[in-house]
Amino acid sequence: MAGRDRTSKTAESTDKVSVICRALRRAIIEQALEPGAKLPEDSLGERFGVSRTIARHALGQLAAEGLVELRRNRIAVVATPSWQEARDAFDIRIELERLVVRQLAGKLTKPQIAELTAHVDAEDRARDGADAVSIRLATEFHILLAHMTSSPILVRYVSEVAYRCCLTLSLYSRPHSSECAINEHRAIIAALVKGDVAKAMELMHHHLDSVATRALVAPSPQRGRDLLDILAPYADEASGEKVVKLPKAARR
Amino acid sequence: MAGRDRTSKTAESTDKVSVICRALRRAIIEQALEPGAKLPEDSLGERFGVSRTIARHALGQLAAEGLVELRRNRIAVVATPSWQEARDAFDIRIELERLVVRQLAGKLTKPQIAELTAHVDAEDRARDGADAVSIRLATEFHILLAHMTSSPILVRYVSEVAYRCCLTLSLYSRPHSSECAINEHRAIIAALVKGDVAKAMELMHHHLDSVATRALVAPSPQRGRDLLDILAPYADEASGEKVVKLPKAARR
DNA sequence: ACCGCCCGAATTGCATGCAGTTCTAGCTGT
DNA sequence: ACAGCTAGAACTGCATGCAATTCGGGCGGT
Repeated sequence: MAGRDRTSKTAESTDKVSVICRALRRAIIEQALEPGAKLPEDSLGERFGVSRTIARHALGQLAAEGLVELRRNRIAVVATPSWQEARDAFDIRIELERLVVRQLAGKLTKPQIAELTAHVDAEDRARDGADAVSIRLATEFHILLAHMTSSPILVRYVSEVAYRCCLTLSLYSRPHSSECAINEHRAIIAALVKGDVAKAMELMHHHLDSVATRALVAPSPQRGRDLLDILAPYADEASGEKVVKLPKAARR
Repeated sequence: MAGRDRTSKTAESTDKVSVICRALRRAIIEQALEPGAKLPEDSLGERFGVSRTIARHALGQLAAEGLVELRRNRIAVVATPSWQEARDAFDIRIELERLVVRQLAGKLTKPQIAELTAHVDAEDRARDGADAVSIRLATEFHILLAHMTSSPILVRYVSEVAYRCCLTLSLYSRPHSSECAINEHRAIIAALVKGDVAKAMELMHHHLDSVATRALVAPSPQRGRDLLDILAPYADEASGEKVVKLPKAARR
């Protein structure tokens, strides 16, 4: 892994803050924290053994990345992107990752190739395991690729948008997600190694596009937008039974 | 203005924090704050009439956007992107803004067209004024365009990367910057109105590329570069280590 | 003069405290 | 029983205080 630099890359890593950021990011993309989940500063602080100040700062960072929604005087929640936002995120991601493979084609070093194939092997191995893990690994493959451009900016944007896509996947996709995706990863590596720029870009484009269209199913009759629409079908049941609250108090 | 969204999107606007962010952003892109300028928390807090906590939070946000560099236990400074980072930023920007015009071509409403032309007129008027102002206006034209996609994510990324480019312009460009750029803006609007997607994308691409190549002059020589960066490669020898790091240099 | 060394000032890292806002649950009136 | 109301809990917004670290300049050695 490349987490060993003296100057930790992107933006800032005030240590405690960035530790919390990483933990939350991971929890979010592994769907341990679902979209809409509440993130009170105190609870976070308590969990991570820091004060609210730090937890707050971390939330601010994650909000800047679009993973968390921050409304004034309200509890922060895991972001709940609209369907349209999800589609936009994928569109952006496609362009960014085309750029990645364009820069990378034919320029991978041997150790890099080894690292990539090792990662894909890991993806294969995790296939039977938890769904969340395989999603995370699939995402990390793309981020790993971005890292190899050694362009900090590109890394940052690809990471961010990939995480966002991950988030939307947990909202709009069906259970099964990345079956043949792993093979597509291999195909991309092959094209990169061969130095076939056009092919690599096309493969990446198709790969992401297929993931997007497979995941983001219906544009819906009327622009499936807010969670109000999503909750509509459940409204009937809800009227008959109490709304289940999060066991937040159960913590202590 | 085009304040169409109910909630002022983009990450968070905790008021005080975002006010400071906006102020600093503007100061940075207008070059009132040059790259490398120190930004002590207390001073900021005093200037804006808030506590360090808030100033700190603002710096965190700006760092997340890449406008500020935050090193642990050290005074925050305005970011000083390397030449390569500048070039990378422009590459990303090109792809993002191509996406913008692709989405916008033929879909502009009359008031939007009016707003755009009004903005370009303002650019024209500011031509004789301060250089900083015309740079800011030029940048804001692109952001305005992004806004019209009404895709919050796209807005965010285009804004960020445009600001970063602005920043690099102040580092590596010569005094005169955007002469015919204004006409190029007009041409882009025309293509968008006509609905000529390919033309608009091509114009935008060329526009940004020419700005980049005109601005980012020297591929190798060190202009505003840090002495430390320049000496970095020699440091390895000095420390007694072997010089075995080819991959880094291989990138460019 | 030039180098490293050391100590005080400046500055950050973080926790805590208080005030203001929102949320929740219990209570009252009809 | 139920809608509306209200008080208290929960939570955020922000400032301040203290410990740890870095910065900057004077001092002695060579």
